[in-house]
Amino acid sequence: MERAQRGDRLERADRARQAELGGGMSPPRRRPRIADVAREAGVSKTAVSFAFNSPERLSAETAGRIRSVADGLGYRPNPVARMLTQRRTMTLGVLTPQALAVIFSNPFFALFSEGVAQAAEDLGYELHFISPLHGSLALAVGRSTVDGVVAIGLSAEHPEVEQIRGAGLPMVLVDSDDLPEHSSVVVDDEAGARAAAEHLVALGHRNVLVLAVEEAEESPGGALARDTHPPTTAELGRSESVTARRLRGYRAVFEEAGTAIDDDDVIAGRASIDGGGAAFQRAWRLGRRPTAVLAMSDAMAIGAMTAARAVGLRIPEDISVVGFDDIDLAAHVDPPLTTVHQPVRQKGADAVRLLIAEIEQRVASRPEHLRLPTRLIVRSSTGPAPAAGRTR
Amino acid sequence: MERAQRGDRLERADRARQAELGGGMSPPRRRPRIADVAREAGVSKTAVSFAFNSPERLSAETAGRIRSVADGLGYRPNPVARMLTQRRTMTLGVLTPQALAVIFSNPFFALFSEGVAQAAEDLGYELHFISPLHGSLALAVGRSTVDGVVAIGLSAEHPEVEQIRGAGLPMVLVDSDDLPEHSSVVVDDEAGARAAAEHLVALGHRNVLVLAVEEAEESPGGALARDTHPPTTAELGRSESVTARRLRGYRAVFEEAGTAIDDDDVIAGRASIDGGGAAFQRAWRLGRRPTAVLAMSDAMAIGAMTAARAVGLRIPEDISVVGFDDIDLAAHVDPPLTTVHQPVRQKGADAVRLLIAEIEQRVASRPEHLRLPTRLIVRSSTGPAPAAGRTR
DNA sequence: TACTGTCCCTAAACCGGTTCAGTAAACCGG
DNA sequence: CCGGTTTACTGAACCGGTTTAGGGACAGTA
Repeated sequence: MERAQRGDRLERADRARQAELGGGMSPPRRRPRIADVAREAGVSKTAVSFAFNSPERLSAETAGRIRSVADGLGYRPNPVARMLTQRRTMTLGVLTPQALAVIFSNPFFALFSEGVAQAAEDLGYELHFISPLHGSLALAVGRSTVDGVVAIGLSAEHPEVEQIRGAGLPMVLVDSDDLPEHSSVVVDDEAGARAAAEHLVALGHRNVLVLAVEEAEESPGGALARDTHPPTTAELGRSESVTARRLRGYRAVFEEAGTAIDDDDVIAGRASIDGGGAAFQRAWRLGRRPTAVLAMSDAMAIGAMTAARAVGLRIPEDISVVGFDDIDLAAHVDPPLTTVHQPVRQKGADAVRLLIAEIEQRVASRPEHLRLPTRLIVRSSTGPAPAAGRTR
Repeated sequence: MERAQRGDRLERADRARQAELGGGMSPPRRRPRIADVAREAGVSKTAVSFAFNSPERLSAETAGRIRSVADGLGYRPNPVARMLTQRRTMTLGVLTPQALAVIFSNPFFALFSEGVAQAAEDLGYELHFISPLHGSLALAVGRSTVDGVVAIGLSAEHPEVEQIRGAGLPMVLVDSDDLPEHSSVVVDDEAGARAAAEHLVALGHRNVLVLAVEEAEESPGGALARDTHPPTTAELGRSESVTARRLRGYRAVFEEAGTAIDDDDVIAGRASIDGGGAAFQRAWRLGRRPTAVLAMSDAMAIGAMTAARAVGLRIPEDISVVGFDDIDLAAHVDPPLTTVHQPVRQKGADAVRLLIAEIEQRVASRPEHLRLPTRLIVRSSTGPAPAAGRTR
């Protein structure tokens, strides 16, 4: 009965398809379903399911026959249907508030993804990148089919955080530990920034330019006006962004050395080579003539080096440059970049491990908060401050 | 998990009973389903579905009420269930035969992904990266839930190609047009390689080292032994890989100039900075003393430059280096890299557009084959060949 | 003989949505 | 007052699997 009805439908569907194609073509074969295999093998759907998932529940002979019938038909269990019944997708989401195209142009993110991918692969999970769809991160989150989410660069203010929590989706935050009830992985940004600043102070620098990573706001209706202006001190006070933590580190050291870094000394740009170059140029045009640059990403530092050379400065004789992250490339530019190393790959891998632990254990687990170390790597892009008066 | 499900059921039963009795404890809230919303709003499941997907089929009043009940319950349609009925996932797969961790360390791939992500976002699709799971690409493909696949670096020999075709999954090939029945996007690798080689020949170079991209084989049982040895001429003859096409271009030019590039002049390595460095070192240790390096990727070229400097060579006075791809970084290394530009972002975007066209139009469409141009960008990493006899 | 336990397999319920086919009520022109 | 539309909504089938609960055959035991 059920069979008769189903057959009827199929026949109709096939006819429609053939009509579309003008008929007469080789059968545009419909993907076989479990019922087709069952019929062909003369067993129940259950048996077919067992043959794939728990063969020990069938006699070896039956299991083998079912599998060979399935192979013959080219049958593959539909993964979506499987997800539905198992209520697991074996997929992890990587959530970023920025467009994927922006993300992939950032070498830091590539490094992070490497760590994420390595751990996910090892543990048998697939990866799904979640970023704003039609400008809405919420929409993308709602549409995505993942067992959990690694959120990077997502601060507590983002409304999506609430949505994810509401959906009961396990989440691990990276570079933010604002939400104590979610596990998190951060690095000691402030200490790293201090180390970088102390290095410059020790070399005699007192006139420094900070290249901050601009924090893109994607909120659909929200004011986005901060395109170029740096985050003000007030803003940084209440937000615990990476930028804020690093800036605090820089500032503390220079204040101790008797020179304040004020808002004019901080300029924001995209975390890319071009973004760093543009930011440096902007500062230069505004008349800033620093003896050193503290960039919050290596990509920006590299862009700044190129831009500095373009206005005739030698590195490190005329101007010193310090980066942040220690991406692979940092050692290969000329001069090799002095930078703050952070274990980016490990950050990704640890986040995934934390996330999967949460997904796989049913009992509510205490969130863990990891803080990984940073350390200064001195290469050749930094040197003694040029003698005063010869700043140009 | 079995236990978990059973628990879930009991919980549901209990909750139903509690609801009947009118008493309710604060529950470990289960995610609400469409039936919960329907009951709460006093309508059918169908009506709830309409409220979300075709509100015009309901009175404004009813639609509004349903939505607000849904909001109150925190209801979100389960995307997996939706995929199942609609038989669409609105997700595109990016298929690579290499591990994701390897892929992300390749700047070329980042650039490609940028293009892919941009186009996918514009057209409302999500992105799912598919790479070998537990060493099996076939397993990963079988498990993935996508409407179509962009395959990069996948040659016709890969058995997965057959699997994908068998599954009836739309696919676009990038950097391979071996399979005429699938759309493809390639660049004119051979012409690009010729241009690079001609540039070197014109500068007087006759002793050149080629850094080839090693083509990782992932076939589970297959021989993998080619770790370091370059692809032999015979192998390259039958395969139409990128490496093969570029090598053919290099060879043709040098043969015309009277110097053959033989297998000893070709060394393979990973398409990363370190891979290029290692390959150069290997060649150097084997006694090769070329006046120029033709690298098949910019990352390898940059690694080779660093390695060359490490053995005391100046660039371009002692040795010239030409890359391939023209990644953003190429202009920023020192000296700026002479390289063959290819429109990598566009390649990704075009592939996605072709794929989505195929997915969205019901009628079988003719596959399209795009071939994008390449062009040589001369910067400062190449110069005249050093006078003979002073090759060291 | 009756009871118990295994082994192998199946019918039916279920996952959480969408969609088909239809129905009751309101509307509408003649 | 009547047949014909529209409007607003619903019950049941369906997407393609997995899992629960249990049935029949057969062997072993009391």
